[in-house]
Amino acid sequence: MLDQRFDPQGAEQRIYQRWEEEGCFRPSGDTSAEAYSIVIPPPNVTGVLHMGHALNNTLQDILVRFERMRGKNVRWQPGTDHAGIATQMVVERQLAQDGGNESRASLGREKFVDRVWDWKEQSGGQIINQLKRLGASCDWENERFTMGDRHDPDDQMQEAVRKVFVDLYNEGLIYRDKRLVNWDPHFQTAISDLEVESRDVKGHMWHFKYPLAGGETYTYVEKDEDGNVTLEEERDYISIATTRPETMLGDGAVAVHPDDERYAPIVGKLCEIPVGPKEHRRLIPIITDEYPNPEFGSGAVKITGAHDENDYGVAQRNNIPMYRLMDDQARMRTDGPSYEESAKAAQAIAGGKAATAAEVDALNLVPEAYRGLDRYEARKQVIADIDADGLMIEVEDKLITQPFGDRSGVVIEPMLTDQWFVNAAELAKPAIEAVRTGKTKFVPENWTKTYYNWMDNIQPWCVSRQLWWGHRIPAWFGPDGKIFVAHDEAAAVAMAETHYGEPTELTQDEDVLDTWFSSALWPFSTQGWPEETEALKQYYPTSVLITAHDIIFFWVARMMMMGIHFMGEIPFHDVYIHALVLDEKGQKMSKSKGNAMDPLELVDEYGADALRFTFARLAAQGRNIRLAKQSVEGFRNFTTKLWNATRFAEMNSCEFGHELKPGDLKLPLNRWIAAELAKAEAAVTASLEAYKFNEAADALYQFIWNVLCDWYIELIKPVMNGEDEAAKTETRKACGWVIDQTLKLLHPFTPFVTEALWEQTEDAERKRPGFLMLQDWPRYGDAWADAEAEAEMAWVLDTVSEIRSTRSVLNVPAGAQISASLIDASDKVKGWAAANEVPIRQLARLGSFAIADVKPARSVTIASGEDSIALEVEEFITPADEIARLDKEIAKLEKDITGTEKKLSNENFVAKAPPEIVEENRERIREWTATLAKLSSAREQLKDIS
RNA sequence: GGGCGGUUAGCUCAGCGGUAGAGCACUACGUUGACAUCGUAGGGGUCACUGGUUCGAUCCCAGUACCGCCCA
Repeated sequence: MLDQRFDPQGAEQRIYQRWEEEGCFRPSGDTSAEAYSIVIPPPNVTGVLHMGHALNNTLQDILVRFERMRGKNVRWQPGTDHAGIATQMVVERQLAQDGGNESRASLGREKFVDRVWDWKEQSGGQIINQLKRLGASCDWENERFTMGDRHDPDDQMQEAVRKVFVDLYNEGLIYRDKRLVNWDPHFQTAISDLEVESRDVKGHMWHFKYPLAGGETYTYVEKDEDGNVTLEEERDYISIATTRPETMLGDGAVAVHPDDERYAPIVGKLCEIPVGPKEHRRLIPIITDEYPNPEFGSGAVKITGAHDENDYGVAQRNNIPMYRLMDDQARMRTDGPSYEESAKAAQAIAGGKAATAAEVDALNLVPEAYRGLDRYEARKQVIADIDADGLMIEVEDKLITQPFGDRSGVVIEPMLTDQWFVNAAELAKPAIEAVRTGKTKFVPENWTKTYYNWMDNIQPWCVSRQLWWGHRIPAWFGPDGKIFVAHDEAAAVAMAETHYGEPTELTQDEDVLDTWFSSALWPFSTQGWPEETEALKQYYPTSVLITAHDIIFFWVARMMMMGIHFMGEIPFHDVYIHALVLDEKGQKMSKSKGNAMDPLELVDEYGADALRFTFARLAAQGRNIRLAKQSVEGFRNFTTKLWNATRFAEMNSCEFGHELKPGDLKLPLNRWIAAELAKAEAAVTASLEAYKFNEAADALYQFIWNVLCDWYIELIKPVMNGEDEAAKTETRKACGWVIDQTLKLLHPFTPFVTEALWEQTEDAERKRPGFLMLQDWPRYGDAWADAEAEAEMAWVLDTVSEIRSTRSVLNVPAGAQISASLIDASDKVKGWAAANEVPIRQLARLGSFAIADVKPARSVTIASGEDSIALEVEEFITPADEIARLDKEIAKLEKDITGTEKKLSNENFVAKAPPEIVEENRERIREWTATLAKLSSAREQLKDIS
């Protein structure tokens, strides 16, 4: 006998363990079956499960369980990524907390990396166990890690990364370059554009005078829109606005828009940077470029190519030198020649002397007074010094958009450094094409635009990181800086020997690769690439990638690029983009806001099934999910409902664990529920095939609660309590079978409670053929469709509902056993009434339900179409109340009839609307008219009585 | 500034060219041998606004307003 309710705490872990022990998560390996594969978007090895993961993995698990039951050869590939910065940060923090004197620096690279591996083995990958608590049916035996195995020198995951790097280098798609990158001064590494978050913060805009060289002057004229002069004065300076005065030291030019008439007289002349020792102030040219916006500030912009994204572009276009001012920690440089020497050299370059980028970079244009200062301290002093010179015009308070490192939270410094770049634009071409031609489809489709938008404007991808934890870049430098990219050191050495003509010592690049570089290979590296494995043949391309939209750039785009390039084939057929999980108020959940909900707490409180079903039910395409505890509670109640329905069936000796064929059922009641079940199955299957999780979940919810529990179970109670043994036998079979089938359909959504019920309803005579999760997905087609039974039961349900509603409206006490008669019914309806007399009496709480030719006097009429039902409730109501009720209904009917008649009298409607619609409206009028006649005559009768 | 999305019941949201739906909340009644984590019934909507297409628009198109998110 089943317990009163399902106990998730007690059952979930036990069931999960059994599945795992019995190898239920393994691919069937049946190569004659269609393959179905999903790679998990690898969570960070440092990660803990949050709502986004919970939703993401629930949806994957639903699909995977569904397809597994459909007989496909399913691999759900799990694993984690090594999360370069995050993991290094965790271990460094741990070192600091340990209280010893050890730090990353004191340990040195090798020992530190060992420590990270130790940490990974002991504490990493918690999220894997958390995924198991959700019920995730990943192929855990094939779990992968983007860094591979520390103990295996030939580790294949590492091999894959090396091969990709070397191949791309040899193809010219990876190159080393000095470019402006996002520099994180906290972690002292470059990071990619995607790891930078722009935020508006309060800041200032300083306006300074840049004096013209040699005290030259010009007439500065401002005009309004109509061309009237609003300001005219002689100036010996050009006004420059900046939010970052400390970067003035590295200015290479001042730029104005070519159409800006105000500055036309001084274009091509020189002006002076108003900071630094007076005797060595630098002169820089005033140039034109499309970038400056004449409407913004003074319209003139200082150009510091080495420390600003926009300036970098201007500097490149106009061949303006880019002077680097800061070190790895964003302090003003202390290296290189003196300011005096550097300024002279810079002046020579400004005057036309040729210089290489390296020579320019070597110069240190930070005056001695500012050297070694933090960038913000330097800013203060620069401002103070200019102000003291009387060259400051004004300071504005202003909201400025600043870049922050998403991990470090510090302001990112655009910095000119040597890094490795992937030619993403080139790799993007076939990746864009694959979506354009429909080889890979986004669901919902509108995300293709986001994808194109990103891909069409893609920038070189900076893949080197100045970290220790990660895939070391397989590049070695000769003494002259010559680069040798090779699979391993021996190969590099051999190349060097050929190149130099003698054995030459090389040093390996210190840097590691961006974590996403290895994640981009995930769909094929996890299946054994570069070896041509059986797994690759079976499971690549994968069927679908399930992810959130904020990850389109990180994962989707990069996996597409690498997959197509190295496999010659797209990595996934579909990309399903799911919602973000927001809090009740529609705000993003975050730790700092304190509105984050812990999915595992919800699992503890309501069970994994409840949380999973909530996600599925709310996962409508193209919309975010606002999650409230209350919804999870509601769906927990749903699982309880199912539990109790099964419990009822068990108590009534329903037979589980057998098959039924359409001809086996004779009773309309049972034929009807089978037909309803088949409809639900069709809806669930179609919805899941279309990634419409909410529709699938809704179909199941409606079927189980509103059809199976509310009606079917109520309707079989009289059968079970009755005398008809044949009917009982059939109904026991039918009910048990329908519940069995329902468990299968619901299993992908709520695997634990369904598996528990499957297991616990096992019959001694009919053993279950193994786990529910491994059963075949039912496909009924229209075999169970049964128009006759459905019409009969529709009439029964309708009749009961009408009687109940009328009782309630008339305030007939719930316990009163009243009498009712069916009037003016056709023979068919009379037959239905006779056959269903007992259930109708019980569900509608009637003392008697008879077929009569004449309406009993003093009864209340419920009319629908031809037949009507007379309720003998005289003792409970007053005729006036009933007349009022009838008037209301009559009025509504009259209104409906008039409206529809008007529609039908429109020739255009009759001529142009589809015939079935026209007929539908005519039929409606016929029915309403009949009903109206019944109600009117009932009203007349009542009037006579009262 | 560019792009995307949203506006439907008190709340959260489905839906859809052919009489407006769900869950929750609310109201009344109910402890009937599966379930009070429940049952029965009920109230509640100019489907943001303005035009257009159509026999017919909440739905399609255009515009407006407001609200989100992403990118500069």
